[in-house]
Amino acid sequence: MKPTDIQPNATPEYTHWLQEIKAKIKQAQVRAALAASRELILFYWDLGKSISKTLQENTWGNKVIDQLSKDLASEFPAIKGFSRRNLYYVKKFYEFFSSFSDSEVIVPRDGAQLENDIEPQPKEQMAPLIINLIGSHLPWSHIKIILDKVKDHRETLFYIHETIENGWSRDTLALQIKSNLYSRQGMAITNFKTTLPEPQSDLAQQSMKDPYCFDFLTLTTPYNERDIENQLISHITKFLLELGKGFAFVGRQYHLEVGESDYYLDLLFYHIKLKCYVVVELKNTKFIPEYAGKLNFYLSAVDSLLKSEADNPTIGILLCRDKNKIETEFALRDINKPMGVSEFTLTETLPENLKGSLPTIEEIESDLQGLEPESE
DNA sequence: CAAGTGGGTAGGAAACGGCT
DNA sequence: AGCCGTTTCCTACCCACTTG
Repeated sequence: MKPTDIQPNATPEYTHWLQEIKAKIKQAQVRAALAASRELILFYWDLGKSISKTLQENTWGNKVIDQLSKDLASEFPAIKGFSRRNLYYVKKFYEFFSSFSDSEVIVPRDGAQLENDIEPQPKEQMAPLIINLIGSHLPWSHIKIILDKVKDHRETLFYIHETIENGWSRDTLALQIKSNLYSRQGMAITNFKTTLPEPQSDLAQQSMKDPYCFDFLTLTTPYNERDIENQLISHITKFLLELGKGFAFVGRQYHLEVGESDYYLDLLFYHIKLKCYVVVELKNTKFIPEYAGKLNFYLSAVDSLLKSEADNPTIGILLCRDKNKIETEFALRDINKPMGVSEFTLTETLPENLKGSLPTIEEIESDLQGLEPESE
């Protein structure tokens, strides 16, 4: 007989193990009725540890999990969470998070006050910091999303902190992971280092992404900047979510009168945490330095017309479809107002009557350019 | 030896049901 | 109506073993 053919429930070891787990569950029940998220997480941690270790030490094969699921479900019909599927999550939960070290967990959250939150505890047999952190803040289903989709330690910690900070729902967390927020956050090209004082410059940098994903927009070609703006406003909830925490919508086509002339800002926000106005200009084209000059002018105008004593200097965000990194950095160098440039993406659909027709001149040209024997 | 086969693990999508 | 925890179903893949 192969080892995996052993009926796990027939061995004394298994029976003993099962008794242990049952005892723990009863204990946990008394302690806090398992419904409390924190206790649940800690219990899952313990259970996952037990499952993981026991499976390693024995040759029962993973069918034990099926068996355990049945045994526990029949013993405790009132308690959910002993399904085969969930026990797999529990096991993975322990195995993944036990590879985190405590020192890794204390990543600086925009202050450095996290260390002081956690009082020293007896080291051995205690759940590590990461579990305490999760247990106090994240529901189980959020953890499953992370277990499912994130493999990297730093990335995991990033999403855990962001979820706690922003109060993301499960679906929002899933969305942010899917759109790969981790590698977009703070990536915009800006001149904040030279135009803003610390720590304002770091905060502002962290508040900007590159690219912004406006995939909830579906625009039928051809469309212009005003079309994009219209749709952004009609999906204002998703728009604000993608912009990130702290942006409060002030107005669109915001009117400014400078001297004899009228000017209109595409989108105007106020950032609660940065305590400053944020001017967003949309360009449905590639970035060119002239845009930065124009935005610089708008920022000066807002600073003198809207900004009060208490407000920090106004920040500009230029959203364009494409940009050259070197060129953009160069263009921002001589701008004296704080400003960042990001790309944005959206969903384009072709109008019905054009689908399948011949490519445009531009498309042919860009295809040809792609074929040119240039070095990469 | 290579291709086929079947058991088993794992993950994703979607639905369900409880809760507020 | 939205959120959350859980389950169900489906699919991909791995591995050992068999069969031509």
